[in-house]
Amino acid sequence: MGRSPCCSKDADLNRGAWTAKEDMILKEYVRIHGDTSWRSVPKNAGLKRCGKSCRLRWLNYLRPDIKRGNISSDEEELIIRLHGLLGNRWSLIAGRLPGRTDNEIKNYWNTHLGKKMQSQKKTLVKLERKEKPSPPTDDGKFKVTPVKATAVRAPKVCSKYVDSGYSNQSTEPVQTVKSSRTWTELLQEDFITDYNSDLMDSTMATESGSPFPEISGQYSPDDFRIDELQGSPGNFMQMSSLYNSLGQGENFTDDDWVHELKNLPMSSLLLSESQGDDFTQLSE
DNA sequence: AAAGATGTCAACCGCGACGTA
DNA sequence: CTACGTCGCGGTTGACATCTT
Repeated sequence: MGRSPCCSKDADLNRGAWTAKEDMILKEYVRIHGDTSWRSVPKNAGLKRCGKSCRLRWLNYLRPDIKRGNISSDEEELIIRLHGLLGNRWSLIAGRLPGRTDNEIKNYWNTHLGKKMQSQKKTLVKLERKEKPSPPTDDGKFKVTPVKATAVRAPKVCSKYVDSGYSNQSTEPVQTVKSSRTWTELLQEDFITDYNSDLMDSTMATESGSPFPEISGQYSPDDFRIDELQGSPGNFMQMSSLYNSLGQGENFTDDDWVHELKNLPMSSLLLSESQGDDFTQLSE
């Protein structure tokens, strides 16, 4: 079964690097006809390439709004933050970096940031191992104390958390409920998107009594703003809600989104991306 | 100077999602 | 509902550049 490949391998098609002439033809064709119906582009433009190849060449290289040159430090930081939140969703990440392509960001991550993040995470874990966590206080907040996060094993019975009251019907906060459920219960809720599930995976994948051990351990007092976006246990849901709102073009602008991301302490993102695999132990 | 190792990044590949007949 | 065509995504490849020995 399955469909035939878009580009037959034995067809008389050019492969490999594009020539300047091919670039020019494609650019001119798209300028006149627009960048739709890629399947018909090679035929109509007289290019010996498959439609897919044309599309890729246009999106990654020929588009007029492509930003050339090195990734700036600001862009790098944003990539790290977005990757911590979204994982390998390169197109989503690229969507927040004007002029950058998913391919470019993916390459940049694989060649520059991947290793860099690994070494920084190792350093963080080493630091964590020296200290113990403190339990949550009565009001559900967590003290800012160093935490032991030696393991990336998730407990089967998860600690309670305090949720900030978002429904699955709306991206608007309903109220600040202060109800408590277990993490396991929480994960069964419809409104948990895979994005914040990812975050919860990593959150849960630590051996500690706190539902947010990495928060209590990694934030400096200045970073840790209880009951604000990055301080409360509900913050990741709030972040996801923010993300969803953006996807629907409601409530939040891109600037809002970037602003919120920039306020997240880097340490939480460094930890949040590495521990998901062990989360499989949680499902029964 | 040369050969092998490593890094970079454009391009390819396969698959899933989605639209349509 | 099914089959098929197209698009878009993320993982991978491979050619070329640069570095190391």
